[in-house]
Amino acid sequence: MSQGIACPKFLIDRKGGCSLPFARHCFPWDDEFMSKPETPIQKKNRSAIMNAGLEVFSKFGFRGSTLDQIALESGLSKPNILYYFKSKEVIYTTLLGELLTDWLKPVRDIDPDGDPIAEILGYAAHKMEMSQNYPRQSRLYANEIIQGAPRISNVLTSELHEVVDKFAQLIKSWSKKGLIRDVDPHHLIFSIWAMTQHYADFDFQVRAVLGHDDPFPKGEKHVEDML
Amino acid sequence: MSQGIACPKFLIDRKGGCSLPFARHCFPWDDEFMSKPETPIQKKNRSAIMNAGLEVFSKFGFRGSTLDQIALESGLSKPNILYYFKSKEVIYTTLLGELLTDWLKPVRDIDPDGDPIAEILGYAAHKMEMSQNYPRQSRLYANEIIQGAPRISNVLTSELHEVVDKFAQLIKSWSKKGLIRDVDPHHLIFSIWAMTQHYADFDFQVRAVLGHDDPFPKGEKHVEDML
DNA sequence: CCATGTTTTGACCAACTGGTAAAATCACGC
DNA sequence: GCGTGATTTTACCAGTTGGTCAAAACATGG
Repeated sequence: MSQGIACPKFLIDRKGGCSLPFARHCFPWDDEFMSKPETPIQKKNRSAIMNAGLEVFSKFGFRGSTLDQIALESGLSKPNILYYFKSKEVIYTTLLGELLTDWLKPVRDIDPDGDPIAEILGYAAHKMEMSQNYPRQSRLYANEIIQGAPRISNVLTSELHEVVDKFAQLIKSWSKKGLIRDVDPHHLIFSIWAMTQHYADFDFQVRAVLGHDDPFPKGEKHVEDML
Repeated sequence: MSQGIACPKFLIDRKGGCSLPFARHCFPWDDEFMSKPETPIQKKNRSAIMNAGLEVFSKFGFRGSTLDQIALESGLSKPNILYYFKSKEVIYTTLLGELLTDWLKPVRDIDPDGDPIAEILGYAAHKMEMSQNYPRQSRLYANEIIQGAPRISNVLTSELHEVVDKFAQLIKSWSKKGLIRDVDPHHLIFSIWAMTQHYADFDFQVRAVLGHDDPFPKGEKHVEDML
């Protein structure tokens, strides 16, 4: 009877296809089991929605954004958007998921056997680059954290915590070996995050204060100073 | 005829009091000309609303916050709130105004004839203290800036710009005299802002990563390193 | 060109939004 | 304790919100 409201794997029907009301809520190939490839039109529209969602959510946060705004921004109608994404929240969390993956990777990629200063500066530079090239992602994330990270707190306390702890221990071992100055590792990491994200998140303030249009500095200098 | 919709000074009536529908939108003693003192009950309720507004707006931003939330938080009814403040926006801008005043003051108070390092470190420490003691204000401001500062862009480009420029020139003059290292003044200021605010705005992330409850570091160290 | 599945639309809904009006209640000086 | 102004509540409104539904339009392989 109430088939098709949620989207658990076992709901995929026996004929191998899916009923329309089901498809409207959640594409079967969203599920890892099936791998029906996206049609070009799906690819185009999904990415348009992602882009519009990023634009809107990064400006107003989850609660301040509306599907109408996303619809306007993407050029699709509201029901059409909900044909591709089950709900406003799914759009949002999908964006956050992509973003977190991108951000965790460079921390994981730090080489324990590399040159400490090069590794740390490389990470800082990479982060600064991301902030510069993808400021909307940075703002989206900032919005979520400021609002108490209600949708990703589990990722923060598990994956992020773990990855950062590993990085911090690595830094500590480096300073014990005398390869870098004896700094508080977590403080160093927060310092990198704070500086790089500041120029993206507070872009408007930076521009207002500087009065010109090229706010991003060669920002690794202060990290260099700390090492 | 349409007396009492807005609240210009000349609308205050001749009898020295004010009609109720007028009072509902804007207290006459909100106006600088009259100085009818607040009753205790007004004081209490206005401050309750300010506090609740701060709590809610700092979490969800202007668009994401609702009067119902503020009502719940303050323990007053929604119409009662609108009896003290003309609109949701007035609550918000009042909060922002107070905040900006508090933030500009310590920059203005920097003594050009004082010891450079003491002055800069003192400012940084003061800022860190404010972030620590008033994190909600910090988040409120962060939210506003991230969303493009639609309500305070004029303050940013005028007063803030001016005050910061003066500070920056002072820093430059200090490094020219050899009293501090030759750093980019604006970058130094942004660095102070970024670091201090990070611990307030990203409090949730900091706690998640550290896994304990006392996130604020002795944070002036890295500023020291730059000088 | 037809059939089948895919995509898009227009009409709609219940819940919530900021805000209003007027009546009811309260507090306080006389 | 009474009257006047200050405060609070109850009932309400029009616009917006996220989301649904069924029908229409479209695409595409046969």
